Amino acid sequence: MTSVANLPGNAALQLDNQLCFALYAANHAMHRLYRQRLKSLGLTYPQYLVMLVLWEQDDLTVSAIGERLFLDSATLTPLLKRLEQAGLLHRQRDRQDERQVRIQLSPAGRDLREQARDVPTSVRSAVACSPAELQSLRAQLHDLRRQLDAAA
Amino acid sequence: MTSVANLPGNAALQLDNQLCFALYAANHAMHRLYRQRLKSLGLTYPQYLVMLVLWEQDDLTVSAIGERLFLDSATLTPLLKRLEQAGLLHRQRDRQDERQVRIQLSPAGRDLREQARDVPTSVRSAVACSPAELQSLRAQLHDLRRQLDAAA
DNA sequence: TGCTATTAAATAGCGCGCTATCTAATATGG
DNA sequence: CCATATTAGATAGCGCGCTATTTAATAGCA
Repeated sequence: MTSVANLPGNAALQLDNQLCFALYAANHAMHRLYRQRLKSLGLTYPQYLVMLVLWEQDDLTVSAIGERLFLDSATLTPLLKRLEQAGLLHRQRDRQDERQVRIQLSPAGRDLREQARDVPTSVRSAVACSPAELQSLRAQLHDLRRQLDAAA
Repeated sequence: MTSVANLPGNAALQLDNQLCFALYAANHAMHRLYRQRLKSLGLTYPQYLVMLVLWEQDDLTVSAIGERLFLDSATLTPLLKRLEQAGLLHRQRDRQDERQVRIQLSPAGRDLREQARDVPTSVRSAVACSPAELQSLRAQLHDLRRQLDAAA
């Protein structure tokens, strides 16, 4: 009964006790499921998130999209170029302030919204949770994110 | 009051209604905070997760680590090579079954555990939640992951 | 035994997300 | 007006996670 290691302080580093790992694993599982469902739309998961932003509000700058998704231009610029390449949007410098690039959906980009509509529904149906539970979880994750961001 | 678009089905694609985005954003915020806290240990976040696995049980095969973390060899092989390069572990073919590679912590790898002990504590202190709330959230995420994996 | 199937790990190539740095445009202050 | 600072976006390089493929070893079976 001596104080051999492997007992005290162990729990703190146990993988299955870690919120961070539960979050990591759940996020990756979600990412994988969305990847499947999005394949037919020709979108990756982060590209889909950008499209969600633009379907809500078009004609945003790169940094406005970044603020919404917590991403910066180093991530978004190449991603947006690929979406432009795919014909889903246009990128053009703002006339008033040439530092900014405005992102505008193309007709094809707008039309894709119809096909995307089924995606979250399909994912939700894979999860046997009540809407109330899902909303509660979403709210908890939102709070968690805010606290983590505040600490960073 | 015609059935113009932009009303029905809109909520389904609203970014802030999406569990997937709450998960995505919370995970990235967690990742960012861990990145900070792990910098002094010379570990990335996924490398830290691998070390957690090995601190719990040493001398695992690549695929055993993968099962624990839901990752495959394409991800793990280069990551493990970097950890080997950093002097934290050894990789060697199993004598009995040469297809397998066994991963063993080096003394430095074992020692790093002491420094790592503070990391989750430090992160937890950034989150003003009761232990019970955290445990509940962790359990919900665990269930969510299981359901998403089952659907894939 | 020898042929095939299966398995474990490694590799190539791509997209994402980061840090650090650079370029170009606008803002500011003398 | 000009020099400097700030801002928006782009670029380079790295690590992770994926799919698809390859290599090598073992298992299974005629």
